[in-house]
Amino acid sequence: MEAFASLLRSHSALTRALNAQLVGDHGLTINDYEVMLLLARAPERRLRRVDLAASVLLTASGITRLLDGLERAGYVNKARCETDARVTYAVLTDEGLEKLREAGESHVAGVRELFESRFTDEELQTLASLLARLPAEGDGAACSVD
Amino acid sequence: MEAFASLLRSHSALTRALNAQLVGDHGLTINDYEVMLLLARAPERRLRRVDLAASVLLTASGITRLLDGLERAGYVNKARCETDARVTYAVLTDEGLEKLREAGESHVAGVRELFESRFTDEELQTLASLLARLPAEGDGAACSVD
DNA sequence: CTAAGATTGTTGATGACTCAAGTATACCAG
DNA sequence: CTGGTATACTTGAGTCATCAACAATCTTAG
Repeated sequence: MEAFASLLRSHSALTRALNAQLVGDHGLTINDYEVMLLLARAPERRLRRVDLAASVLLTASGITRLLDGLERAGYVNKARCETDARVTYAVLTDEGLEKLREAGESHVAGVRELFESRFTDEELQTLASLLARLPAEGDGAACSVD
Repeated sequence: MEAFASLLRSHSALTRALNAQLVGDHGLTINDYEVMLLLARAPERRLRRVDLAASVLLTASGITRLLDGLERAGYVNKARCETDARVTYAVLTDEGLEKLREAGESHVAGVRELFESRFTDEELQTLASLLARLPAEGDGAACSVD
């Protein structure tokens, strides 16, 4: 129970700080950042909204709105899928990739400072492996994109 | 970096599930619950809004709004402080205490199921002590109520 | 081909928080 | 007592996410 409370508190404090930094310096939320990161790593820099939603742990409509913002900013574009007219891809633009690199630097620095620097490598591994055991999201919808 | 990502994901999944359960079954958010719990444990079942805010990691205005809701539901009351007219106490009502007990059961069960059951006691301790090292909230404003 | 059902995505209403600004009170120096 | 500053709290406006309802498309079965 203590551990759970710690998780709650530490997460809040951490994301609050990092989010504030990201928003302040680059106008991106943590989720914006994560989405752009996923897109950058995806083949052809594009993903379906559904897959994005599952990865970032947002609902479908959350993703729609998030991508609305990124589109307006010019960081992503829509693209139709040729084989399935229901799906709309989100594609990271060059501008978006640029932005991601820019924001990435300070974000990573922030994570290091607020998070990683407080632990040894070994502890980080322990933490990662323990946390990995937690539920990924209700069901096992983890057959993602690779 | 992996560890950090794990923290993000696991927290989201976890609080989402628990919050949904709490809201669904009892109409309370996790923060509502935490606030009521703090009040229940406080001397005379009352606390200043400021202290509440610090404990739950919300802003002052967040607390105002949260308490608005709890007041409307009849779970807390306001009380003036006799020695300092600026402060308004939040006091847990009997009804609130009752509600807390009720909600507590299923919430604790949920935490056990989704969180604690996945670890050994030792791991929980490890986790708690590691997480405790993370920033508590920007500064060390931890001189609370006791 | 048509009807039923599942999947993808969007939209409207709502809720929970934040920040910035404002009010009221307290405390401290002169 | 007066003025300045800090503290406690509230309010207005905006953001980010949710859910529920909906439209469009795909799939499967008769």
